[in-house]
Amino acid sequence: MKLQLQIKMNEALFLRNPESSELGKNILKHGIQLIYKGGFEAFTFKKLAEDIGTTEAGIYRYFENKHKLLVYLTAWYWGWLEFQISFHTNNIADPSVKLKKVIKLLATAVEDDEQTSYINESLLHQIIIAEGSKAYLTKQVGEDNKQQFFKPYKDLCAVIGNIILECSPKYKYPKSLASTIIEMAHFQNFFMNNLPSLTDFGKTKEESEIIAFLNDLVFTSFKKV
Amino acid sequence: MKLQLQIKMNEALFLRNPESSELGKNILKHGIQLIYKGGFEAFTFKKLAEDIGTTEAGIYRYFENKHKLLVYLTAWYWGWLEFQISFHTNNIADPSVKLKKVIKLLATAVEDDEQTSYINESLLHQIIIAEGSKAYLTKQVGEDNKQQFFKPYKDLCAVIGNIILECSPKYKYPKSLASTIIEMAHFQNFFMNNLPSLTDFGKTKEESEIIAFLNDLVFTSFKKV
DNA sequence: TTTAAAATGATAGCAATACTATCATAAAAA
DNA sequence: TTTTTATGATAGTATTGCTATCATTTTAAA
Repeated sequence: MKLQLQIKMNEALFLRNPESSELGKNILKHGIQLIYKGGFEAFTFKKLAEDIGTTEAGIYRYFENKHKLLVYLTAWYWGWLEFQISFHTNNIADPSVKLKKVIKLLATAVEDDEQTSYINESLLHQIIIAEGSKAYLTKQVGEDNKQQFFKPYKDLCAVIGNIILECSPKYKYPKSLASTIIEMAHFQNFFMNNLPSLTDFGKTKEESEIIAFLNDLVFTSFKKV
Repeated sequence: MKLQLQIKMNEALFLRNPESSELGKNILKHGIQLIYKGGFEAFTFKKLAEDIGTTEAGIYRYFENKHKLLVYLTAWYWGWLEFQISFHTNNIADPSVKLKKVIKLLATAVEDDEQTSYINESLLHQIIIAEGSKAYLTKQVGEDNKQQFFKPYKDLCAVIGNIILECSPKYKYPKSLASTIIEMAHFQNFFMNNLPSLTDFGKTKEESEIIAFLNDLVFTSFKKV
């Protein structure tokens, strides 16, 4: 038996559901590859169309513009990650163990899990690190938020915030600490590889060090002052 | 006596020094206003030229492209902030008091200090919050880094890292904690105002709460585990 | 003060980007 | 088997992101 993981996506993110056709899946697949290779700024629907072997107009039938595609990919990623977390922390009773698992999942380069052939989770993870914040660091963030585009991110943040509260019921900043962990899992990784002097991991460039840093940051926060 | 604060800028950031002429200063001044109003994506040299009353070609004589202008502005900001920090923490002996002051300076909306008429520090601070990461979240980050474009950021991070070490000589992640404070001072602010459920400050939207969160995060980290 | 150098303004132009529209054809569903 | 729906092919347009040229003004050196 092979079960297919389907993440329910916000319909306002696309014009035609990319998961409903071969062309759509190709847009996601090659879109991820192209953004990964050349970065989001250099990415255009024209190049994507050439890559797939279709036309620019063809892509525009699925996504209004490249910003929507990026938001789609980030939303998919956060949804997928929340599933990974709920899957891997299932049956763990101790909230501290759970939180450590979460930090590990956030900071670890994922391997492409083959569940969804058209999404390479490993490349997508790299895209989220380098381009993820651009999904919300825009003037339209308010509009986009009204349309619930960031719900998967917020949901994930809420889940982690709740685990934090389980660990330390009196801790005052569970949501801010959650968003800090999420962002720093990615930023420290980007810094480590690109601006190493902003981190303490420039020598080894080991993800395990980021995990150790975040664990230290989080678990000392639970001590009474 | 009115002393003029001059921040020494990396010469590779511009083609002609914008601080050396009226037009150059106007590029900085109106550039800040335009990016602040419309966001970096919508910002073009054409619009900037119209705003100033010059031509597109005129702007290109100063900056190669809008990315360089953004990097210039962020570099200026980090340089300015490092000066603010060294000024306001001067003569403070207690490193904890110093670090608290730093956190406050990082997280507080600055008022335009009139030192530099062509740079509105208050608007610039808002730009750094919303657009700052875009200066380095690019494919050219390696190239830009080689040219030392991010030196002011790294220097600031080193300064804060050293204060952290003064507070807690055995703390293992001074640089990562420093970059975490810097980034989070800005991100929590952006989240608070735009995606409030990612923070615990959505109700009040008070900077003082971000400061309290960061203080808690940092000073609990210094406890022995 | 004259003269040379440097900075600006005005205009043109060009390749790429970010779309929209139209129509024919192919594939899928009724 | 018709009818809807999706795709491919082609065209076109406004804006963006530049570069080039030349006349004019401002500044600085001789």
